[in-house]
Amino acid sequence: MRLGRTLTRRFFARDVTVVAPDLIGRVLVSTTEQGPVAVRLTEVEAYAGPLDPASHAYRRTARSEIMYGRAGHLYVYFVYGMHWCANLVTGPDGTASAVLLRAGEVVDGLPLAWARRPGARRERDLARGPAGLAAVLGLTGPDTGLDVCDPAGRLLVRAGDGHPVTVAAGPRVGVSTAADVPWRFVETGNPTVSAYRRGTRATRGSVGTVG
DNA sequence: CGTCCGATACACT
DNA sequence: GTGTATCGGACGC
Repeated sequence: MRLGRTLTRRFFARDVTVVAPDLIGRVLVSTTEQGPVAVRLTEVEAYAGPLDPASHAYRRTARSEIMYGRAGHLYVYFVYGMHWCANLVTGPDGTASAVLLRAGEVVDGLPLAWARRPGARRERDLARGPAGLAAVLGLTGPDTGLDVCDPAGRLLVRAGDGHPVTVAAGPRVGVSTAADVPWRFVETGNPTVSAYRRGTRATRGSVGTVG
């Protein structure tokens, strides 16, 4: 597929609720010594910094400090004792907001993607769910701080092929607070979108259409 | 398809 | 000490 231009810091510096749906259909390109892997995004979530109880930046700590920095930087965190999840810092400087990269379809580097996901059964599962997506791209904790706006960096975000994308919004997955806000954005009907799982204290919300 | 549940280690209180 | 922005397997429909 056509990858399009590399997205600039200006793209990421907009409000997180604008950036998040605009990331659907964009292509993440990871390049390591092992080779390239490219993933077209189909599912993301917005986390709105200190105003958002579900955000790691709700409190300013050592871990969340990266989110208080410039847009366009990577934040990778460790959860449940075994998984890594990747975020892109967005918004004007200091807003500490970020977009969690939840799912996508592998569009280049399939053999390497399979090697990084030995347990996967089907191709559509390779980057389905935030932990699988981070694994396919080879992203772990030490990658926190990567600047995706540096053309020489190991992770870039490209505009994609320009085909129109239908985006739906609904409640975020797995969060136990602020479960009512519709800040999960998915490509309608795409099979790589992960299953909805409500948080322990969350109640299910409705799904509407955006864009 | 859906629900239930354990694994596992770290950040934070 | 407590809770977690998850996953995959087991099971039932």
